[in-house]
Amino acid sequence: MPGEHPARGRRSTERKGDVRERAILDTCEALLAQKGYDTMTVGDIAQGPGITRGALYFYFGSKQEVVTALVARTVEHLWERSRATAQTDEPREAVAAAMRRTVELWNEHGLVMRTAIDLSLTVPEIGELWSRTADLFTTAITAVLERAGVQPGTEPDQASPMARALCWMIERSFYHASQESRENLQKASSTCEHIWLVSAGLTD
Amino acid sequence: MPGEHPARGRRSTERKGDVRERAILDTCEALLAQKGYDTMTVGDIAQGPGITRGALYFYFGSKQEVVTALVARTVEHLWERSRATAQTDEPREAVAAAMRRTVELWNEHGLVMRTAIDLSLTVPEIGELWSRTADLFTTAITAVLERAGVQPGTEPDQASPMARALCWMIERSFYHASQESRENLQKASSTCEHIWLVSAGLTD
DNA sequence: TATAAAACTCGACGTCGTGTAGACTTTTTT
DNA sequence: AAAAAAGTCTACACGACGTCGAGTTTTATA
Repeated sequence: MPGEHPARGRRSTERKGDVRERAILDTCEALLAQKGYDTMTVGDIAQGPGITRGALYFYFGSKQEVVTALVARTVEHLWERSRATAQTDEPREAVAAAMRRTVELWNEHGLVMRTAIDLSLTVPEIGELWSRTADLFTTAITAVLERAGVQPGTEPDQASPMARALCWMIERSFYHASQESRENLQKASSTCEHIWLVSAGLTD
Repeated sequence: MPGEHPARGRRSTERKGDVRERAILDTCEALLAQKGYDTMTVGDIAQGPGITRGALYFYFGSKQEVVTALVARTVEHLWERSRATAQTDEPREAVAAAMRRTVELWNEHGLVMRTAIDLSLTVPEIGELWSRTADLFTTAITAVLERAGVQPGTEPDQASPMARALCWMIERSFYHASQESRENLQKASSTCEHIWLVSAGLTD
């Protein structure tokens, strides 16, 4: 995988390969939408940037590596966005804000997120990436629950495990809804938000 | 797929093929545990009953058909078990009973259920099977919620959508926990039960 | 019980997708 | 200007899938 650090300190002109690599990833994303992971062939991926299979193997060692890089690229974006989110003190508002952000994320990157989830089992690298992402969400939810008065701890009715379950609920609900329509995603979001609030004891 | 109706009315002695077919499915299940779906080859599956690949194709048209049949066999078992469950009137007890039953199901058939979920996207037949199963669970949860006083309806904070979200929460929590250990499955169950109760307004 | 039909099995074949090898061309560095 | 690195290609070998047609065994039937 060449180009590990694309532009460390605005160094050196952009290699031809850098733009190719990006083009490969873009094509991969497009194909994922059209044909799905297993139907899609590395020949297809190579056709995007207009190179041959052989040339593609210069950039990535395998089909799995290509999609792993794509997931990594997307997930990095998610993390960045998570860090850049302002923290609010009012739990009710924090929940609403988190759900808004999550809807945006799924609207933008639903496809890649779904394939990440699908391949988590078979491609360990992707599993690791996604598991880390889920942990991020879970700790965020935990924090909100605790600030809302839920007992901290690891017993089944305390914050950590509840947050984990809520995280899975959101993941799965959004996974399905984002396959259908933006409206359904919005509805699923409202439902999840409601359950989250109730679980936090924030029902009025 | 021969043997559509294994023994309609206790008719005719058992064909040699019937036992083979079962042996194939059993082998498939075992291999699924050892190597996983995509690593496993149809040659491997054929080795179980001690036949060749060619012979296997007499029974099933493809690798996908084999695993689809396996999922069908398992899912049928689930449905049967669901029908045979006594209905209780007390919501709190109904929830507890449902969770107990679900834990048993996942302890017994976790492997096949997980692969069913994994292949839902790529194998439409399996997707259909699992979607029907999820619907069964969802309507059951809906019924309990309504009996507990949750507003019936399809608005985000009413019974149907909430049940769907809870169903996904349970599916995903159990999917992960059943990969780890029986203890974790039990813990996940307790957490899900708690959230379900709170969502139903059954917190004391 | 003889024989026709069906159920079942096999090995060989064609196809497709993957990943590798080595020679060749272009770009960058010195 | 020449060496080194970066990028590209065609051809090949391998493995897995699914098909075919010819055989063998089992079951039904007369």
